[in-house]
Amino acid sequence: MNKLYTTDETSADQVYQQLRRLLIEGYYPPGSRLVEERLAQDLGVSRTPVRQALVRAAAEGLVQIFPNRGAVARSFTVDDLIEIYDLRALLEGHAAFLAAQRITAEQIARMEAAATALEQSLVMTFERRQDEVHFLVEQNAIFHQTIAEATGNRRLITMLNQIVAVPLQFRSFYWYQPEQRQISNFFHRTILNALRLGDGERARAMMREHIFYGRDVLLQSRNAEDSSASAFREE
Amino acid sequence: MNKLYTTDETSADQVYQQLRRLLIEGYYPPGSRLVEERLAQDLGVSRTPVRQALVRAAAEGLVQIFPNRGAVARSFTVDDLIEIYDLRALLEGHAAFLAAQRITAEQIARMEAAATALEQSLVMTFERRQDEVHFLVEQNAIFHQTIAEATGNRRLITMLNQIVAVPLQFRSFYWYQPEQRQISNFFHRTILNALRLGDGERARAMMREHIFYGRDVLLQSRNAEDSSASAFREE
DNA sequence: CTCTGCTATATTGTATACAATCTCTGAGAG
DNA sequence: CTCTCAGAGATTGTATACAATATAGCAGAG
Repeated sequence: MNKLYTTDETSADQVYQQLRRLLIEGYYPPGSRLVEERLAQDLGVSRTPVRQALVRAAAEGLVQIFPNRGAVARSFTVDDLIEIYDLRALLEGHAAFLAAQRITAEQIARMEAAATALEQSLVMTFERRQDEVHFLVEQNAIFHQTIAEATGNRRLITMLNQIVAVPLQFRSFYWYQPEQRQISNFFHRTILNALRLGDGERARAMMREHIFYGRDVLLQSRNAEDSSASAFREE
Repeated sequence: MNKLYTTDETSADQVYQQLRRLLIEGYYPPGSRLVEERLAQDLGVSRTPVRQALVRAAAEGLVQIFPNRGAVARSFTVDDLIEIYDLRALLEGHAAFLAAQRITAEQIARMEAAATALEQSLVMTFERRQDEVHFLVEQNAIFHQTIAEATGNRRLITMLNQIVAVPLQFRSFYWYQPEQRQISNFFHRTILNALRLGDGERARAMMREHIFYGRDVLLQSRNAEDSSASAFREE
């Protein structure tokens, strides 16, 4: 219907993008039921494209579909998160290794811009805290996605997109802590250096540390909160 | 692998399983158009479940969907195969590493049975060549899937299932060559040893070699055939 | 009061109708 | 002879109708 953003896709595609965003941003919290009719009304389409989007999201692991019983926004246990970060370290480490051999000047520049933005944001002020988090998440995504892109391995890119699709809720607090952010920024610079020098092994090692660091911050904060109830319900 | 996990109650699921099999077995060769109406008639259902199966297969990379222009059985270029084997080495190597710490006696026994079956098949005779290939592919799958299962990382299992989904056509000739099969069998035994000893690094290294060896056999045979036409059409 | 089983309701799964889009063919202009 | 473009046919995309299934609530037996 809306032809303004004419990268024009089918409406099933748009629904999928929307759904993905809503899930990742926590609008439909983990564990909540995703009733097709309701989604359809929310998004202004019929159930048909909604179903397709759900099937796709299920293939990606964002939702679970139980036959005859509907779809549920996937919830992430601590074990899930450990699994995911383990695979991220493996895949992104490998991506960094490959990228070191092939990355272009343009791609390095893009990553540098993102790294700089993340650094400067430490001394910027945002209207709302939410805006800040959004900005940080976006710049961070650019940094990581560019590495994936630089590998030239399309399957790797797809896989990374899948594995990274974890609701913000599980990682947003990370971006609230200046100390951790400084360390992340340092990792970014180190990785960039290694890529610029074409040192794949170093890029891999630093990327792995970067990701494990993020994982540990995440898990520690969960321990700190401790309240078993909140976001980590199993099922 | 059957009635215990019967999630395939819905017909869309069955269609998906069927479609996947047909694609992998080469019944719909790479590059061929997958017209929904035709698939629906072939499988005795309406277009609705067919569409869902196609969406799912596309998410998995087995088919490509072009908006308003339909689905096509994905074709694999030489570069695709190199990408795939690269990722397989990474993921299966990692799986072997993880499995070394957790694998159970039952799982080892299952792998051993598969390895033995593959060895004995060298001196067996089959009615039809096709039966033999099917048998070999199946036993080989058991060997590799058991390792994935032993990691306990469900996402890793999913990813391996996806990456391994390459039409038989691209790997079947591998199983026709006794020499290569002997070497593969040797790798299997070496991997089993490493797993039994809990030596993750060795398991990883051997698994990687095993997979790279398979890749090289594949690529060499493509070169030997040489005829650029046959199966490797780009698009 | 609890448990079992039945019915009403909500929701999913599938088929079909129709709209949107693409592709192919051929006629006519140049 | 080549190119453009119109229109018919083929196919995809979406909405809706209906069937199958699950869930919740209530009635009645014990």
